[in-house]
Amino acid sequence: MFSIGEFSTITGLTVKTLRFYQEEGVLIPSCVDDQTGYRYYDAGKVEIARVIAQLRKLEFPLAAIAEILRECDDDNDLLAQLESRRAGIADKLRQYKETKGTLDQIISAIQKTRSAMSDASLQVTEKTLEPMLIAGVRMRGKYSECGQGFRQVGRMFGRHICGPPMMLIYDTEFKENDADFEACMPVRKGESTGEVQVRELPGGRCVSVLHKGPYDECGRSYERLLTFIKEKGYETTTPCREVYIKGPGMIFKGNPKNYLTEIQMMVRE
Amino acid sequence: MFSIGEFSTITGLTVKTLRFYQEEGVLIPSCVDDQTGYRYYDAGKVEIARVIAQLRKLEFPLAAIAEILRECDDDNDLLAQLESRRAGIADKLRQYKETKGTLDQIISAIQKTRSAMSDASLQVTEKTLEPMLIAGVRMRGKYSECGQGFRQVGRMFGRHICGPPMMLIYDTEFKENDADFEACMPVRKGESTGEVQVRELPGGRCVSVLHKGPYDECGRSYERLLTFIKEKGYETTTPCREVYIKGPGMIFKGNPKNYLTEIQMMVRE
DNA sequence: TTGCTCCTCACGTCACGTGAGGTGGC
DNA sequence: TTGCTCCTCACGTCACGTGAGGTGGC
Repeated sequence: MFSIGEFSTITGLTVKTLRFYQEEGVLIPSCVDDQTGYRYYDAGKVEIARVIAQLRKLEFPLAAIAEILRECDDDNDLLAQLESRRAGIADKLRQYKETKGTLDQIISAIQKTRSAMSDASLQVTEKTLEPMLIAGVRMRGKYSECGQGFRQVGRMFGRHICGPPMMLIYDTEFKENDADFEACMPVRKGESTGEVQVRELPGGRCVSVLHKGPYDECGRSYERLLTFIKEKGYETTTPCREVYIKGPGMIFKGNPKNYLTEIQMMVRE
Repeated sequence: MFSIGEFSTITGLTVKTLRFYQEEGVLIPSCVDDQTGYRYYDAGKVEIARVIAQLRKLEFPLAAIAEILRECDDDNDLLAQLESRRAGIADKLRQYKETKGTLDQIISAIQKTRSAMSDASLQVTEKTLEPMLIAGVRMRGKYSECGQGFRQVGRMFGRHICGPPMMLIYDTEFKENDADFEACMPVRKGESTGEVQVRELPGGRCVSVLHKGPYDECGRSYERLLTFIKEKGYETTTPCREVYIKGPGMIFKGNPKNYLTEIQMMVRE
């Protein structure tokens, strides 16, 4: 016969746990001294404790364990319960994989934003863009409705997105209601499905400027950009591109004063 | 301003949850009627509720959320917390993968046992065994110590085990203390490491019998087997094999009366 | 009056852990 | 006496859910 402390050492279960198991009726001491209340366990209980510990590792609830101990004495009797347990675990696995995926995306988005912010110059610059694969939805309406397009692309290509969202603007003037634009995101790969088209966005020479602040103040940056283009005598082609380097985050909207948008106009060489 | 019921419909949080969030200080109603105690939420609270729901999905504890809401207003501020959350989730993922692995093994062991039991004939039979890859430990001592060998192999080759454990007996007589035997399991693949050797166990012609019952009654089955072999005039070779088709399970020991062991003796052709 | 929405308060969930205060035998 | 092991009892954890009993306005 072992005292509760000795039995705890043998089984690796804490004394508190052993007392609790008695209360729950899963592991009853072999005898209890009615003078002192001391619990004593005999050698046979070690095996039962092992079974309980095993089942707890598999996350069986204590009530289920109590029932199993009453009714089963062979692994074979447990098949159904084990299978339902497995299904439960598989469910949790799926769930955690999903949340980890979301976390990965949020984190990498933040990191990309950070590095982009750190080397941001607000000067008008000329550069050459590489062609890139994009997934996009062509839309008509208000520019502010672009977010719906981003959500649509996000839902379909979640894992394959590899850069910040962009709006391609096909009008050559500002339109309030019937604007013609495309909500798109760079992707690593993917197939067109329904409204979302996957295609290569051509590269080329462009003039760009970083706009810092809320979207409705973009006009100022367009002015600087167009002034520069006129001075140089360049000829532009549509679509014009707005790259949302830092906009509302996935969790917080953030302060629009800190939004960062790159406006790119393609020019003929 | 929305009543708690309306706000619940908008945000997808239950009324009970909203009241609880107030108590915890994470989402305070915009005003509370001091006559009726009715809570009212304005449109700005919708955004906060969204943030809370998002963070809860990522399994942030409420206390952490309360702090985040007090101190952050940009995803960027959250990077460190998100990363530690990701580490936590990754941990749980690992854990669940492991338990799922264990469950898979237990379940497939039970299923194999079942099918083996269902077509078990207790007659002495002759058959041809295919060669198989095994991982085993050669041991000296009592046959009953074989279990330690199985555990050793199990720890090292867990995932690659593809059949029931076997004992190879190199003695030609029963030895109580200084027996020479090998605890081994069929594996799909693997490399020898330390005491555990991986090698091919040759196939060939054999005479076998199924023994039902506790191990210490194997003598009876050996008797039948050897009688048969003598009658036929066969010549046997070592090692003799005991295949533990059904023995103690991974959870319950089960009743030894139902143990099923196949005894195989290889014969020269 | 009935039905509806809202309220508070107390308790339950799950598997223990914490901590206070006390006992019995060496 | 001190130190050790054991005991009981009450409360805490975490994010809510359940349910009883009641209110106020249409």
